[in-house]
Amino acid sequence: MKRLSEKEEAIMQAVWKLKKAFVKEVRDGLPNPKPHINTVATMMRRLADKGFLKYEDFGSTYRYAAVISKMEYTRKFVRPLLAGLFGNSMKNVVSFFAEEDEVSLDELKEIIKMIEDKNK
Amino acid sequence: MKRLSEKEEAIMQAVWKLKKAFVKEVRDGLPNPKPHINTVATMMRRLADKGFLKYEDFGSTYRYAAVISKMEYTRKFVRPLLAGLFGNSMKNVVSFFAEEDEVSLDELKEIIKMIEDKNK
DNA sequence: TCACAAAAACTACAGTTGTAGTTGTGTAAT
DNA sequence: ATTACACAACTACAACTGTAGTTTTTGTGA
Repeated sequence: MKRLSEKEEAIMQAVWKLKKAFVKEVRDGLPNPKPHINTVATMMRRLADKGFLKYEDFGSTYRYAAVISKMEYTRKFVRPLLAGLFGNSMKNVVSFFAEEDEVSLDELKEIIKMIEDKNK
Repeated sequence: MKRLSEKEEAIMQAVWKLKKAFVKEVRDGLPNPKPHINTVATMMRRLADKGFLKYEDFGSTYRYAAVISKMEYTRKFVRPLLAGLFGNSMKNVVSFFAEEDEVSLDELKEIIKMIEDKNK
């Protein structure tokens, strides 16, 4: 299992959102310009071969679902990516996005409060 | 310009660290098992073709440097990746890593202080 | 200046990714 | 039953990625 490409990731995004999904539904959930339906089918089959998706028989067709959750994927593949980029420090990651104004101070404070509450 | 693959990213990491680097130096900076020197050379040439690296003549050889900084790369490619994964909210990203204990409360507080100081 | 080493340049190739046409098959509608 | 549709299955293929061998160039030391 390795990192997903951009297109693969887009497909996984759609599956994660739908929880259980047919190829057509996944394609509908993709951003424009949407690829050919067979393209989506092929990529989903390959994602299944690679262990990212599983499927169940559903009458004459398959219904797919993710094997790995979005959070697991993030832990396994996105976290190391960030770690590599930010010298293995998640603190640096957060600082970066905070300094870039992607997260406001108020939001950071909310997060702190949220975690403190949870730890009570 | 599109997202880097894992191996490409490893090479860019090495270049970012070295600022200016010869192929051999980049290879030395790569984690084990190190690829063949020609492999590194090929990938660096391709990265140059794709606009990620530039090079200057340096006697009989080339010295490479990144065209795009690590921060720019992060902004352009990693941010959208995270946004996609976390419903376009960087706050969710930070919460996630905070809840996963990748960033401590103290560190979050440090970050807040750091930004407040900067804004003075 | 000649041999040698180092590096670039060129070449090759298998595996992966993104794309979609073609063929086969079950299902529903007439 | 026959046809039409939807979808899976199969097939093909170009571009890209990862890998490294071979050939050529060039600077350097004997």
